Amino acid sequence: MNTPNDKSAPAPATNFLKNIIEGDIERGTYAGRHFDGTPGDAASQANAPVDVAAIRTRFPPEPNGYLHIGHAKSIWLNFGLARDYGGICHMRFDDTNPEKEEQEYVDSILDAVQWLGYTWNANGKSHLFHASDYFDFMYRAAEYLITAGLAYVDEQNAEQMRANRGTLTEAGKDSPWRNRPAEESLRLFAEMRDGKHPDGSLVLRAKIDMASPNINLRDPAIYRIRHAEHHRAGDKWCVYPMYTFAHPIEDALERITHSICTLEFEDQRPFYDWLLARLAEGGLLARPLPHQYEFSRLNLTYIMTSKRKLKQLVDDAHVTGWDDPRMPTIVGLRRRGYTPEALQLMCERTGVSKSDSWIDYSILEGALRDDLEGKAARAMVVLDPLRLKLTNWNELFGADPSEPCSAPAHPHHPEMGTRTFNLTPEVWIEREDFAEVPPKGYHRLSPPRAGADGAEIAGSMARLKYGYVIRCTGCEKDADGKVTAVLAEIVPDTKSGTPGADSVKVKGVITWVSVTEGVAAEVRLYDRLFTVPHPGAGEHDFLLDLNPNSKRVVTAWVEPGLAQAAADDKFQFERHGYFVADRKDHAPGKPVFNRTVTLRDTWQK
RNA sequence: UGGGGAGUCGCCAAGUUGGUCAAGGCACCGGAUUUUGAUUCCGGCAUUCGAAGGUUCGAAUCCUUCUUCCCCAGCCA
Repeated sequence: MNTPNDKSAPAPATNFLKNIIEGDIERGTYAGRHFDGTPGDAASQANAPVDVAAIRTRFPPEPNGYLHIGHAKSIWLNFGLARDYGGICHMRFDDTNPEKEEQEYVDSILDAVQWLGYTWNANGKSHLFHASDYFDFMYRAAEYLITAGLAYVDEQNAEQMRANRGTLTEAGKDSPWRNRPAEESLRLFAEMRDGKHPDGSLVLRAKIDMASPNINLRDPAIYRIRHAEHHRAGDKWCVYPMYTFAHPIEDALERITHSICTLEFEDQRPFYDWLLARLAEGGLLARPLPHQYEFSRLNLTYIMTSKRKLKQLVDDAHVTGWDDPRMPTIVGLRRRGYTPEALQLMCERTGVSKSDSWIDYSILEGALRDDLEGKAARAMVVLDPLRLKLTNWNELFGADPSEPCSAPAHPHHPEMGTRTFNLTPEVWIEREDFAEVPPKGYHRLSPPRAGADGAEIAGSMARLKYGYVIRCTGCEKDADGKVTAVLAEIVPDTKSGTPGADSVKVKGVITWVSVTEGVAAEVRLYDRLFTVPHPGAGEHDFLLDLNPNSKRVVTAWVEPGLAQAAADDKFQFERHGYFVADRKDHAPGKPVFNRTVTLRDTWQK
């Protein structure tokens, strides 16, 4: 497939995770694991058939907010790796903190993952799981640790714990409760579960090493008391496992092979391994055990993904909501007009590694253009209208008020069909397609004028796309000197699609919409939300970096066919960019379009 | 100053056990086509791999020292 001389075949994208997985598959690290798709402990796995999946990964968000572009990369990675290697990716909610989690977020996350093009269904089974489904097992695992002398109930409060944890350079001090008898911890832990103690009064800690250079190993808290209603478990529990304890167990019960997370969890891995090894020794978990691998999270310039700050943008009405087209949330990007394919393309292009990196926002925009270029239907739209009067209309067409024109829906895909509209004596053109004194290199419309040597320079010619070549003859102005209309003559026999079309060569081709046929539409011209690559960098308020022009709303004239567009339909407005019919506000008869991204523009002004 | 990571072209990123490999993508710069100054198409784009030493016939890949950046002291995830 990929011979040395085959220059057309790009080298297959590889990364350290693929290398690890390929190595594991080659060595059979996970071959012969027993699993039938139902999460469970060692005993329940023992009689299961051999797993049909070569590897298992998982996407494990906490349902405490809306997913953003960074999550998209994790989704792409985990589901993509499973797909590429004959594995299965689990959709799992890490719902171990009832105070922050809500069903609304669960629903929106599920919707986002599906929209991105992935599914947790495989081999006729759903692989949608919840940490809260494992609370019984986790409680049992905690009891086991206590019994084995590997955990204890601590009565220090949070402040005391912090004080005794030590610092980065000094060892911590043992809790006075560290060596209490297992029976006592067991009794206290049961009391915690039974609601006999208030929040924060007791905590279960793993007993490892208060002098460890890795602070995560200084007897981390693994269970805390929270008298709170859980969105799924209701009030069944008032003790909840901590991430550090719950996550490895979730992975093991689901027989995950490659547990992929971001770099900041690297220090957590020793505990991950410690816990699973202890529970496997105790016969609670089946081997082989899952392994954690960390990659560098996606950082994009000109955006900001801090949950707190995004919430502030919404709450203070700097944006219209979590799905505002300027938001970096999946719902926002979707409403902006981004496609799942574009997001995937961006992920593929940026790759996976362990080095901290910043991806320029333009990479995302480029991926969107590359995706839409081949599939978005074209349309002519005038965003900043200036009236153009065709002064010799009557000489050519007499009293006929319209001349039919047709255009391909896509220049390279005739199978996408044709659109039709009429040229009329007056049309709207872009204000910037006319210049009284044209800058150097300008090749759109400009009136006759005197040259440097005094000789007259003729008015310029340009083509009305899909229509005729015209020659500019002048313009009309109001009392303030503002141009109110451009005057031009049609050059006879130059209509697009006719034999004479090429008889006159012009460099400028401008888009237009008939004054009588055009349909008015609300067009929202979005730009970046922030003006700087790193909003709020350093100490200053990120709100100061907000782009005051991130949204501009205009009433545009669109070609008649666009009145039929359905919400979410994507178009390329020729010479302008890619636009989408707004999912919420667009309706037939009341068109509303969002600018997703402009076209690439290499004309240096 | 403890521990854990990372430093390869403007931005990403391959480079597994040292030997014509410094891949590829994006960006950029030329040039060709083009009724979107778009797209497409050709061509160009790191004697050098954070720095300095060392080992070797040979090092981005091994050793030493140095340096920069990121993460960790929640009963968050």
